[in-house]
Amino acid sequence: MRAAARPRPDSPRPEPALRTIGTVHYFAPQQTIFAEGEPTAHVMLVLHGMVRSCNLFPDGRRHIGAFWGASDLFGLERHAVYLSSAEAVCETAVVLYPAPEGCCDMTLPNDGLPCQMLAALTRDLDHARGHARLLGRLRAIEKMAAFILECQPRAEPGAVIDLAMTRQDIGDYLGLTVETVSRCLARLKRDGLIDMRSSRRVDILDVAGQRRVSA
Amino acid sequence: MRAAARPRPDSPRPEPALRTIGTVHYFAPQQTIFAEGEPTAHVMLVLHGMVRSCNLFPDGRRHIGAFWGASDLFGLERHAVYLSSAEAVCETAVVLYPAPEGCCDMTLPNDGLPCQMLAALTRDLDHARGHARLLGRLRAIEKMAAFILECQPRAEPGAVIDLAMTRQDIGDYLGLTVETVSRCLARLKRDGLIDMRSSRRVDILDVAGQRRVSA
DNA sequence: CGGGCTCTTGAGAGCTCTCAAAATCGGTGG
DNA sequence: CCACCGATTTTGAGAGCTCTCAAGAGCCCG
Repeated sequence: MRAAARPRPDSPRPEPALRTIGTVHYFAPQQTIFAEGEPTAHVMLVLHGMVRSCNLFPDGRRHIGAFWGASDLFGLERHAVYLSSAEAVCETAVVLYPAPEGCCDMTLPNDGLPCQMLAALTRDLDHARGHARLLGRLRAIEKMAAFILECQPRAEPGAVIDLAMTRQDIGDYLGLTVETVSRCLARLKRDGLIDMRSSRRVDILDVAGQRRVSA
Repeated sequence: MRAAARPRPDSPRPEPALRTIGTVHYFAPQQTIFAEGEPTAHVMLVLHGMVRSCNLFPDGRRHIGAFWGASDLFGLERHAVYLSSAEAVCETAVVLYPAPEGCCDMTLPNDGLPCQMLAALTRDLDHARGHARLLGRLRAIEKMAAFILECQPRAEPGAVIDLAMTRQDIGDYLGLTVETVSRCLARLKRDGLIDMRSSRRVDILDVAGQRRVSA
């Protein structure tokens, strides 16, 4: 496993209302926050760092469904158990809230589901649909370009991305192997769309080109 | 385009409460119910037939995000416009309800979102996540087996599936080409997991084998 | 300086796609 | 009822993209 990353400076706080009832927990790189099949107990908010949502196949294949960063709410599974594991990608701080009444039980009336959680739910839905579209119909180089744009929503020439995840993580998110991820990044660099000062630091040079490539 | 399929016998009715405020609409095969980018106006329930949710790429590639069948609620986009098109796969009847207050506007308080719609939202989320996992990490033959199982949740030896969709639809849903879909079905048949009386009629012979193949 | 990861790069294999053509099916019109 | 027509499905052959396997380079840390 990868060595521990350096702790990061504090990120924006969650709104006071939630903050007062939650407890902050810290996780080391690769540490499991909750595991697939575990009973749902908490809803969580990322303070800083990064969390990956993943599933493991019996034969070792891994699928990463999403990366959650600062201010993302996650763990809102409306089932009795989590359907995916959540793991810290790097040094990560998370606020845990007890799961609200009726939030995880589909059989109860749910008129009281907090607005913020409903927003998280719909955001997750949009993301999952977009992810499926990417996985189903883009080729490797297009997936890679789309991933970079997803990492930096306000993409503009000169924008710099600090990747917290490994090539393996990226591959398991994009449905590719480590080698293909590496080759695609090399190609984007060769074509002048990005630059890489180090393997974890991506400079966006040509946003229009990225969008063109990402289909 | 494919010629019109025969109308099907009636399906189970939606619960009375919803039925009284909706209006029933009929759609011919391939007919568009709503298009990507159109303002959201209705939430819909399938009475009978089948609806596909899809996105078209500029270069002609198509992605199908889901198939909705009898008693499925759809069109609940929490945006001002639909993000995918909905099209009838075969002769289809749908009940249209006016979109409830606050249902499509993320900026309003949403404590009143009807329970049934919240259930549809979480069902869609689970489905989209599962779909992404399938698209990202399964090979063609595994996707095909998983699709067949998905078509027939109560799969058991002897179960018969009537496919309303074409090979092209299946391919665009599984991230495969028509030819690969056809070849995979042929292989499942050759291996004794399914039988096919006609191209649209699949008999499940070996459920355990299917599950094994679908990973 | 050495050990263990991660990342990159190369070569070849394999799976899926592309292109093409034949077979099948369903509907239409004679 | 049969022939025809278009669409769908199947099947084959070859190309191409991504994966697998392997080795080397880079980096961090002890």
